[in-house]
Amino acid sequence: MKIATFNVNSIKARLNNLVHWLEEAKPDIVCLQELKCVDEAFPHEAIEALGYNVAVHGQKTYNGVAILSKFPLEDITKGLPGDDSDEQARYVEAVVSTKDAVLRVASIYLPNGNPVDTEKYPYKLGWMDRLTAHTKELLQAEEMLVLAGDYNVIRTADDCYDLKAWADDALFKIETREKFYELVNLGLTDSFRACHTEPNRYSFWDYQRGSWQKDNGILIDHLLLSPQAADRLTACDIDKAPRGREKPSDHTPVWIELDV
DNA sequence: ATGCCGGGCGAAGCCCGA
Repeated sequence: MKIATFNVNSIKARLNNLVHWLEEAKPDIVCLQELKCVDEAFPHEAIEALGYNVAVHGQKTYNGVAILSKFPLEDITKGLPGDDSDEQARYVEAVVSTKDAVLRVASIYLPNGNPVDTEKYPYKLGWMDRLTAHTKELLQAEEMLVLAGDYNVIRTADDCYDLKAWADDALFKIETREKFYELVNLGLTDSFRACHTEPNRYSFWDYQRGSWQKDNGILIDHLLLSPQAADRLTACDIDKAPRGREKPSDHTPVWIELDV
């Protein structure tokens, strides 16, 4: 089973690019972020025509996440538990059932947090605390769990082209990375690092400054696995093709293969 | 090099992303 995460930076602007990639990569499950549309505006017809069931948690203009699945989706949770006043659509979770397996999947759009001297940074850190608390609950079920998305976290210096450019950024600040390690240290497996040791593999390149052409990227899209899912992990990689095409997102998909 | 793209909103510039 192939599971991917892709921050599309507007599902409306990215529909052709996304459909092209779905047809060629044929993922079974896809976690999307930054839809930038309300539920009613999601292009259900185009996606369902490719054989996907859809769970959407949208929002006007900003954020918005979805899960696409070739298998049925059940028990859909919209929004990250832990703060009823949080209106940002950054989390959707669902149970995927195949004929001989059940796994829980979440699509995550973790807050960016910049500028760090505004309320945006504590919101990010608080959101990460809520994600850790919720994950702790989910892990008690001892089931296959995949937490996939745009974490807006550069885990180590290996994951960025120029540390100087990011040292004090909300994506790399030590407080951010500590929260990320706290989450992973619940017992999750970081898929990409479980399969690769080489540095300078990226999932995001800024639209500006010729970042794509110069390969000035960062790796911030991650798939974290419960032990039960990690036991089935056979591959993880980054698919750079969509980033090089017409009207690309600034992110490109990262995918895993699970022996399920 | 904290705004050089690109998207949304809405009809022009401004907010936002990472």
